[in-house]
Amino acid sequence: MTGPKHGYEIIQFLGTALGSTWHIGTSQLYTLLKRLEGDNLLRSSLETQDTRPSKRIFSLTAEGKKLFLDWLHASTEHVRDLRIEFLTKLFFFNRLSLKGGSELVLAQIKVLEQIRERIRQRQEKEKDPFKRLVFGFKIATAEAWLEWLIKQAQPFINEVQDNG
Amino acid sequence: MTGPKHGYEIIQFLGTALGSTWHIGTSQLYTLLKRLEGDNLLRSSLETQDTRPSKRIFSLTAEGKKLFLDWLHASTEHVRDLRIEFLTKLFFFNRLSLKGGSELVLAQIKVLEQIRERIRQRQEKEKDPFKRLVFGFKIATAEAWLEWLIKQAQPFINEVQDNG
DNA sequence: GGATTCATGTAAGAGGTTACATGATTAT
DNA sequence: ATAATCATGTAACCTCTTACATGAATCC
Repeated sequence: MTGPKHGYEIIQFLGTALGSTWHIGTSQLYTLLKRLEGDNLLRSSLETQDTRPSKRIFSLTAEGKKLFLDWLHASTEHVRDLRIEFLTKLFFFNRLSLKGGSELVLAQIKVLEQIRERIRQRQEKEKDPFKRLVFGFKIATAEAWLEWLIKQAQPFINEVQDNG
Repeated sequence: MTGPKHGYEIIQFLGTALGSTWHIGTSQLYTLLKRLEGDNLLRSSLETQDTRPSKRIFSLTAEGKKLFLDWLHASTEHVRDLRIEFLTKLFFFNRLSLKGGSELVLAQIKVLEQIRERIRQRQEKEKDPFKRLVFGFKIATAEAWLEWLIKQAQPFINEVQDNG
C-alpha cells in the first residue's frame, strides 16, 4: 500500500510497528508472499545488488489491493478476533491515513452490542451455573471492549482523521 | 477422574458440558487419546459388546492423574489463556467437587494484577499512539477479567465448596 | 422408512512455530 | 575481533479442522 517492498523490509516494518499485536516470523512471511503471488494478489520482480544479496520486490495487484481494503473496512464478527484483527485494522487506518476508520469503529460497536445482547438473553435462560459463569465472562469481555472502543479507539481514529 | 471412559462417552460429555468453552472434535479426540496412551498418561483395554461396536476403555495412570491435577491447580500466566484454559479449570473444580478452587482464583487474581501493573508502566513510557492504544486494550481486558474473577468466579467456586 | 445413536477411526489440509542453512557487509 | 544487519529461504513439526469411511441398532 506504500509502494513496492521486499520481504526483509516488510519484516522489519511489521516487527517494530505491529509486533506487539500481530507477529509474523521470517519463514512464515516468505512462504506467505509466495502464496499470495500464486493467488495473484501480489506480483514480484528480482532486483540484483552488487554489495548485497538480491531482493525480490513485491507489489500489490489491483485484486490484492481490493481484497486488502475490503478486509480493512469490514468489522470482525467474532469477539475473539478483536485482539489481533481489529487492532491491526486500526493500525493500518492510522499508518496509511485512510478515511472510514470512524465508520469501522461505529460498525464494530454495533456488532459488539448485538453480541452482548444475544449472550445476555442466553444467560438469562441458562440454569447450569458453569454455563452462566461462561456467559458472564463473555458479557464482561464484550462490555470492556465496547468501553475501550468508545473511550480509546474512537479518539485515536478521529485524531488521525483530523490531522490527515 | 470419574473412572474409566471410552472415547465416544468423553465426546458426549465434553460436547454438552464444556462445548461452549473448549471444543474438541471426534478426530482430534481419538488421535489425542492414542497419543496420551503412548505418553503413559492413559491406559486402555478393549471391551467387546454383542449388539454394539467394541469400545476402547481408557483410564488415567498415576502419572496422568498427577499431570492433570498439577495443571488444574496452576494459574495461567498468559492473559489470552483465561478464556479457554482458566474457565475449563473452574469447570473441573466444580464438576469433580475438588478443593483448592478458591486458592486458584486468588492466585489468578494476583497474576492478573501484576500483568496489569506491568502493562500500565509500559503504557506510560510509550509515545507511539497505536502502541498506547494496544496497551489500553490489554489493560481494559485485564481489568474486566479481574472484576469477573472477583464478582463471578469467586462466588461460583465458593458455592461449590460450601455444598461439597 | 428415515434419522439418530452408538462407536470407531484415517487422510488431507490449513496455519503457525522452531530449527536449520548461507554468506557478505557494516557497525562497535 | 565480534556482533548485528542485510537478504533469502527449506524442512520438520504441532495443533486443529474438514472431509471421508463404516455399519449395526434403535427411535419416531
